[in-house]
Amino acid sequence: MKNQEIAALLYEIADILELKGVEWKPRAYRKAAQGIESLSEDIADIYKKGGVNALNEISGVGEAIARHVEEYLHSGRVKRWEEIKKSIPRGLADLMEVMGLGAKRAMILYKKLKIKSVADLERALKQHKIAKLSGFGAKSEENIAKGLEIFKRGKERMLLGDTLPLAEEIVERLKKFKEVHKIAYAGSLRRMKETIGDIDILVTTSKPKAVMNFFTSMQKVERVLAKGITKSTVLLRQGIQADLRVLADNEYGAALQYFTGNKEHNIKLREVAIKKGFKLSEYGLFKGSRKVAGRTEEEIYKKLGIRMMPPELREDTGEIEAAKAGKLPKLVELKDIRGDLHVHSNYSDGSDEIKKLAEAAAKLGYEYLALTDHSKTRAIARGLDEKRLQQQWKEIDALNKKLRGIRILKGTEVDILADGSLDYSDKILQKFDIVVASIHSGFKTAQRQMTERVIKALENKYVTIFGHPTGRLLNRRPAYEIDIEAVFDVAAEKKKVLEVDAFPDRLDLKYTHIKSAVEKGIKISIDTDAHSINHFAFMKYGVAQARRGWAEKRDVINTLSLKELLGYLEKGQAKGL
DNA sequence: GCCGTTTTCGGCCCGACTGTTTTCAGTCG
Repeated sequence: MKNQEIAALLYEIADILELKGVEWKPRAYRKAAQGIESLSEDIADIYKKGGVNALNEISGVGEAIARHVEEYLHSGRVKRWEEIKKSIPRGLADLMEVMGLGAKRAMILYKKLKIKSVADLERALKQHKIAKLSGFGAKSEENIAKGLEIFKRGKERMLLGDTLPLAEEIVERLKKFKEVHKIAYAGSLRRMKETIGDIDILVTTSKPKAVMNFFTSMQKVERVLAKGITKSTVLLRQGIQADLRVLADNEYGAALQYFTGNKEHNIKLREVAIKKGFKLSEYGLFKGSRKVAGRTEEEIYKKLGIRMMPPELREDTGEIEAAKAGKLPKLVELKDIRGDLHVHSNYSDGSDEIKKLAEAAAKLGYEYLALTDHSKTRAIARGLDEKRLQQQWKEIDALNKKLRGIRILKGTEVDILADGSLDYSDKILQKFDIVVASIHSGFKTAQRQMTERVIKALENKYVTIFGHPTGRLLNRRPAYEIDIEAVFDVAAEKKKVLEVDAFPDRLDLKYTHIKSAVEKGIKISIDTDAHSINHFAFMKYGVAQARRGWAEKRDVINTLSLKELLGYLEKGQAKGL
């Protein structure tokens, strides 16, 4: 899939144009990059189907960029972009990534000191050349040095699953202050994005100084980057920044709104405000100089004539238009989940016994739990051969007789082999209640072959769920090459369920894909892929991604009661027969 | 370069902070 590749190029062009002092175009290029980035369909397929006109339809992409993208898809290069890139030394764009340096000052460094890479910058800093430049000073030099240190440490974003518990702990500790009145985390964390750049916490308090002192002296703090009465920034030992902002009561809602929506959502909302004769900022909604809303998020959205939507939707993917039209989805919630359909026991690579897993699931209020241990080829994960399957089924039957309130379903996570066949024969597959089919090998297979492989697997009538459909591991491994829309079409036709794997380093499908699948009427199953009872807690991350993908309760099969689910499974499979 | 229930031309989100300046440009979120 070339989407990410093209988006990255557009961002790069935007940076270069900005360095050159070109006005407005950087913004246009970035908007186009965002539009392409958030596509769920392969841009090459879009072009194949609709040509340059279809490219033009992509949000932020106009005539010129559409033609450039066309050129890129044909030849792998764009003449105009290469000219732009050549106009400035490679590596100069990296400088803007260093905190404290933007386009203007990076250009001054280049012109005055011939700095054209991060390495050059480091050298100049050591020789204290920067402080001597006009417009700079000792303080600037120090800040750039700090920025460089953070840059070198790597700008990888942290997983939602690591960040959320951290933020919740900080919020809990601050809550213990009786002078803290309202408190919440905002930002991408509140939107439950799969990875998080930094933690934003908002408070209202009568004792800002004491709260700030507490915040900046927590044990987790490695370094204080800024400390003021309204805002402090710290670097946590985990390598992520956390901001604390102190707000007045009547601006808390406005700030929460402002710091929650992504940039595009906020810009669009401000445009709505302007059209209605208001001005919206993080301090409130204003008519002239009079504040008309700000205490709560609800009143701001209401005054703008827009239904308030859950934070997970605030990504400017159509939620503002839907809210205006009163057509917001009623999103699935964690409490709707009645069971988990992808769980490993110590029969394969899980660490807990079936009984322990079942009891833990019952404690969560689940009605069912599908044991889906690995199939025989996954030797490294102690995949089950036919003999050990018989043994496991016997144990499940016995437990089902004994346990109250929870039903253990016989399942498998069967490997999709290189040729698209499955790792068990149909004779065995038909005995399972649930068959999750997944790819665990041959990640480098070419797109066409991979797509055919998966489609062949989904055409097997005994397959219920396609597990972690893109195979990505966040921060570690990209998704494999696959024509996901073609797979969706087959899933829709064959009534196959797509998994939303809630394991924090997977979160696969990702939200844009979920949205596209749900629009096609495909059902999803939100599963934890648990390998121990502790992993059941990951369900909330999967639900969050489903919500980000506009999924409603009726789109998710594990919101069904046990009875409904069994009925659904029978019907679903009967259709394939 | 993009876009249009104000516009096919003329706009393009808003405010704070910082450091360097003598009134503000650059950067950030």
